[in-house]
Amino acid sequence: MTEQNKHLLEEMLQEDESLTEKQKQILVAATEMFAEKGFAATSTNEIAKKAGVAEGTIFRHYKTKKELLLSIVTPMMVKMLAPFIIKDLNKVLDKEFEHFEDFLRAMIKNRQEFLEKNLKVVQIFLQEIPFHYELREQFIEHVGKKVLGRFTQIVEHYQIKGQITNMPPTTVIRLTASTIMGYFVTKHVIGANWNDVEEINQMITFLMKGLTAEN
Amino acid sequence: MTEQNKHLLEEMLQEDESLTEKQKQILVAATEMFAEKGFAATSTNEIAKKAGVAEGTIFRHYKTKKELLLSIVTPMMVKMLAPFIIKDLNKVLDKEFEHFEDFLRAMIKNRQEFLEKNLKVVQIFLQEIPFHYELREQFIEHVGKKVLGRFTQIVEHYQIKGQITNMPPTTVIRLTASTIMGYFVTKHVIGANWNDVEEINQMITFLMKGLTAEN
Amino acid sequence: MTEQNKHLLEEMLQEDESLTEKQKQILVAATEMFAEKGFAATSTNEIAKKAGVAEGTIFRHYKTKKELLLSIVTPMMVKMLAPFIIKDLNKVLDKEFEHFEDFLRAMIKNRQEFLEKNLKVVQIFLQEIPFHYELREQFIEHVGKKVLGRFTQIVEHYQIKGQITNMPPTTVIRLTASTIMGYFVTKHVIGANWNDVEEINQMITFLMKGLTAEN
Amino acid sequence: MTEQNKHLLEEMLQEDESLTEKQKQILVAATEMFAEKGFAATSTNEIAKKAGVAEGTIFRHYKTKKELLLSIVTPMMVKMLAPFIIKDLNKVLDKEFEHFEDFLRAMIKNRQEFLEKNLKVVQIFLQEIPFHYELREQFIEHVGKKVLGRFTQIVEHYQIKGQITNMPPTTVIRLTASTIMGYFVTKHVIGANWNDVEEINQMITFLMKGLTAEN
DNA sequence: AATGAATGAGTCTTCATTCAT
DNA sequence: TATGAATGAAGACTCATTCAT
Repeated sequence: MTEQNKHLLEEMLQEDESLTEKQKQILVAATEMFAEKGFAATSTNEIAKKAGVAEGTIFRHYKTKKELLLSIVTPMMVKMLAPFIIKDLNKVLDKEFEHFEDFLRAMIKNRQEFLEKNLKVVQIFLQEIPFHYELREQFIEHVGKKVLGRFTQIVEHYQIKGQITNMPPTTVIRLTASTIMGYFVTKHVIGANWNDVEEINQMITFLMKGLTAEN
Repeated sequence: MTEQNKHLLEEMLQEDESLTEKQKQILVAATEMFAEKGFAATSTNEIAKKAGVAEGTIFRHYKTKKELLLSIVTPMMVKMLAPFIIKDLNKVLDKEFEHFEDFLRAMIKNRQEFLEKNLKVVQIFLQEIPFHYELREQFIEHVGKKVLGRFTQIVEHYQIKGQITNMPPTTVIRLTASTIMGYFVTKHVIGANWNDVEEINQMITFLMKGLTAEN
Repeated sequence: MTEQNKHLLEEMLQEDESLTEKQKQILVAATEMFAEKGFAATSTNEIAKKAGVAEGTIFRHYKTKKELLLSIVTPMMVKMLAPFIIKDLNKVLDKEFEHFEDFLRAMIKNRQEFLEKNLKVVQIFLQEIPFHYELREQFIEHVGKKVLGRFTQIVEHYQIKGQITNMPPTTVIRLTASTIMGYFVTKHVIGANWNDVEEINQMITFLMKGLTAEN
Repeated sequence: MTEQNKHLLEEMLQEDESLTEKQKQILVAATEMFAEKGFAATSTNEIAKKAGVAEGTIFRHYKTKKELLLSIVTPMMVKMLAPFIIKDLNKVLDKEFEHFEDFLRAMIKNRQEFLEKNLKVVQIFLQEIPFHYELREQFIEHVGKKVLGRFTQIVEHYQIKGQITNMPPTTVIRLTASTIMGYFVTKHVIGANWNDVEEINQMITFLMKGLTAEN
C-alpha cells in the first residue's frame, strides 16, 4: 500500500516544485495516518514524528490541521475528475467507443488505475466527507455539476444510439455507479481470493443486460 | 430526524427497563452528536450538556466513551439482521414469494422501514466502521457469517427455480446489494426531488433484467 | 496475611457489638486496600466493591474517607500501647524480669505477636504517618508522652541495678528500639530464608553487649 | 529546607545541561510537594502553579506523573550509592581506616552530608517505596546486589583483622544500619534539642561494644 | 440501615497552535 | 526554512460525597 501511495506523492513532488523536502514528508505521513486513524483521531504530533519533522514545521506550511487535510484531498479530487472534463471528450467518445460496453470497460479500467494509485487519499476523502462541509462543497462543485453533466451527455449519446434503456440519464448513472463502486468496495474489503477478470466480466454482463434498451 | 430517532430510543427504553431516565437521555444525545460530528470529534462534555446530565454520569453507565459508542451501535446491528436469521425463513420464502421480484420488493420495503427508524445509528455505524475494529468484527461475525449464508440459500433457491442467472450467489448478492445501497445513499443525499415509487420500479426493472437467467 | 488480619477484625467485631455486618466488611476491605495501595491511591469505590457494599454505605458509617482511615488506625495504636500503660507494670517488672535481658526477650516476643496479628494496620500506620498530622499527634500523645515515660522508668530501673550503661535513658531506648525495629523490617522484607531464633539471639547478644554497664 | 534542596537541583542543572530552565523549576517544585504531601496527593496542577509553568509543560518533559517521580528519585539513588561502588574501595579501606571505628565514623559523616543535601528526595523515596514496585526494584538492583556485596567485603575485612564479632556479615550490617538509621530518623523527628556530637559518640560506643569480637 | 444513581470539582493527559531562536 | 519549548484550553475519566428511595 505504501508503495502505491508513493506514486501520488511522487507526482506531487515532481509536478509541484514549490514543495520543500520536509513538506513532502509531512504530506506522506499525514496521508498515511489520516487514512488509518481518521483525521480527528490523528494528532499533529504523530504526523510530525512520522514525518521526521518538528511539529512547528507543519504549521509553517499549513496554517491549520484542516488546511493540511484539504491540501491532501483537494488535488486528488481535481485529478480524479480531470478525464471527464477534458473538452474534446465527445470527440473521443464518438471515435473510440462504438458501443456502450466498450465505454464501460474503458472507464472501469481507468478508474481502477486511478484508485490503485490514490487509494489512501480516496479513502481519506470517503471517510471524512461526512464531517467536513468543505469536502462536500468541493464534491458538489466538481462532481455534481461538471461530471454529472458530462455523463449525462454520454448516456444520452448511447440512448440515442439505441444501445441503452431510456430511463432518465441520472438514474442510469446512479445504477451504473452503484454497481461499479460496489465492485471496488467489495474488492477492497475482500482483498485476496478475488478473480478480477471474472468479476469484471460478470459485472459488465449484469450492467449491459440491466441497461439494455427495451426492444 | 430527531423524530425518527426517538423511535429507536423509545424501543430501547421500553424493552430495556434497566435503563435509567438519565441513561436514556445520554443515549439520545450521544446518538445525535455522533451522527452529526463523528465519534472522535464529539466530546463527552458536549454529550453531557446536550443530555442535561453531569459528565460523571456518563461514565457511571459507560466505562469509556467507546463503550458508549458500541452500546449504541451494537444493538442496532443485531436488530438489523434479525429478520434474516429467523429460523423459518425458508418456509416463508417458499410460500410468500413465488418470484424473485416479489422477494426483492419485500426486502427493499423492509430495509427502508428499518433505515427510516434507525437512520442516525446506521449513519454512525457507516461513519465509524473504518476506525473501530470492534465494529468490523461485529459486522463480519453477524453479517459475514450469518446473513451471507442465508442469502446464499435464497439466491440458490431462485436459481434452481430458473428465475435468475447462474452466476455465483455471492456475486449476485453483491450486485443486488450494491444497487440497493446506491439507491438508499442517493435518496439520502438528494433528499427532496425524489420520486420514490418511480425510482424503486426502475431499480427493480434494472435488477431483474440484469439478473435474468440466460435461457 | 489475610488470615492474620482476620484476627484483628474479628476482635473488633466481637468486642465492639455496635458494628454492623456491613461495617465490618468495609473495615476489612479498607484495611486490605490501604495497606496495599496507600490511602490516597485507594478509592472509596474500590473499597465498596471489595467489601460487597454500596458506596453510600461507607459514608453512612464514616463521614469522610479520612474518618475511615482513622477508625482503622486509632484503635490499633491504643491497643499497641496498652501493655505499657498497665498500672502495675513496675510490680510485674520487679517480679518477673530479674535481668534486662529477660525483659528484652519478653518484649520482643510480645511485640512480635502483636505485629503478626496487626501487620496490615501497622503497615498502614507507618505508610500514612508522614501525610496526616492527626496520626502524628495521636502518636506523640500516646507514645511520646505515655510510653516513653514508662520506658524511661524501666531503663532507669535496670541502670540502678547496674545492669546497663548509664547513657541517658532516651538514648538507650532509641538504640534498643532502632535495633528491634530494624530486625522487624528486615524480617518483613526478606520474608523467607530467615532463621528467627538465631537472629533474635544475635540481636540480643548485640544489644546486651552494646548496652552493658562500663564497670 | 528549601535551602538544602537547592543544592541537589543546582547540581542537576549544572551537570545536566540538557535541562530547560522550566524543567528545573518543575523538578524543584515537584520535589517540594511530593515530600510534603506525598506523590498521590500532589496534583500536577499544583506542581505547575508552584513551578510557574503551564501544566502542559510538565508533560512535554515527563510523559507521566510517575515518570516525573522517578526522574527525581532515580538519580538520587544512583548518587547515594556511588561512594560504595568505587572500584578501589578496598585500597582506600586498608590505607585510610586502620580500625572499624574509624570506618564507621567516616561513613556516618559521609552519609550525614549526603542526607543534608538530599533530605527531601530521600524523604520522597522512603515515603513512596511501599507504593511503587519500580522503586523497590531499583533499590534491590542497586543496594541489594551492589552495596550489600561491598559491605560484606568490608565487614569480612575487619572480622579477619579480629576487630569485630564473627556473626554473619549480613547480620552485622543489619545491626549497624538499623542503629545508624534510627539515629537519623530520631534526629530528623526531634529536630532541635539534639546534641549531635554527643549522640554520635554514644552510638559509636554502643556499636563498637555490641560488635566487639568475643575475646 | 442500605442502596446506587447522580453530581461537579478535580485528575492526569493530549492537543493544535505560537513564537523566540 | 526549520526548530522544539511552551502554552492553555480542552479531553476523557475519577473521585468523594450527597440524597431520594
